Amino acid sequence: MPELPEVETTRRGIQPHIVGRKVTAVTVRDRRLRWPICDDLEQRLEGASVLTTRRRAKYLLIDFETGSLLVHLGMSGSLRLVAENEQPRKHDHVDIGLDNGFLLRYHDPRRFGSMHWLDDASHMLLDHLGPEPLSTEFSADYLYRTSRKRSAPVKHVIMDAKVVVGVGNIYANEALFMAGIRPDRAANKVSKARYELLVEAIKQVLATAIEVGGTTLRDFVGGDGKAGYFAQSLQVYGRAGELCKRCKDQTLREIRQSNRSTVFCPSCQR
DNA sequence: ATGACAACCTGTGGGC
DNA sequence: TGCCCACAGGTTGTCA
Repeated sequence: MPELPEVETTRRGIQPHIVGRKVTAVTVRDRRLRWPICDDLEQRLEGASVLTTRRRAKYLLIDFETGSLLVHLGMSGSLRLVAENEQPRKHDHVDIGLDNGFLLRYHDPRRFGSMHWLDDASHMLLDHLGPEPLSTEFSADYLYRTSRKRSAPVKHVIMDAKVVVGVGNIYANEALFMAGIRPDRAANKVSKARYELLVEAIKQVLATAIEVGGTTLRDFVGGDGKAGYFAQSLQVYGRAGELCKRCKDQTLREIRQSNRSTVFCPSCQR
């Protein structure tokens, strides 16, 4: 479910309700996430006060004076605030109780997500990540240079976290459509001028999705429980076989790249 | 270094 | 209604 805009939406949703709050009690019902939750997470968290929240790639960081909680939502995770008397449901694996009567509740059916305690805000998972897509560091110049030796499809390269973080399958499809580039074109055969368009498209599609609260697919809700509205704006993702919204002539085609669904317009994207 | 692919899980929707 | 299969928003690790 969650791509970068969903993670950022979650962060913005919970931030105002947890900063300055002290953790009262922590309940871990299932430690078996992508990596097992450390045995002393409860002990680390209880009594600690939240300083702030941050996001790096699709990781959410909750900083305490004593360390940081690193959370990844994986494919099906969500983190939301609920009243402390709300009964846990299936797949509600972790509850972090706060001194304002709310629980920060982690829910993740597929358990592809993760939760780590970091003593010093650094972790191997955060090493070797590429630049943030919305930073100035992520420029056409950078992407052009980086792609010179990559013969892999351009979609694959922009989804590579070592190149740039946070571009998941949905937004990769959307950005390539916006930039008019065929997803299966070799990255090193895309011109500098077209990378200018692509970088702008990636920034725009992510920024817009964040503004409207992420893309709601199935039951995604942000930290405040509100649904996102970006699904209404999708141009190609999930529209295979339907008419291209730009040329209104061609039918959108679907192919599979690295076992992920790719949708594009054979006429508008070259 | 790059790339192809399996793996980790559960839920859902389509076809029969 | 039920069964079986394919597929789903991500990332890591292994192997060629």
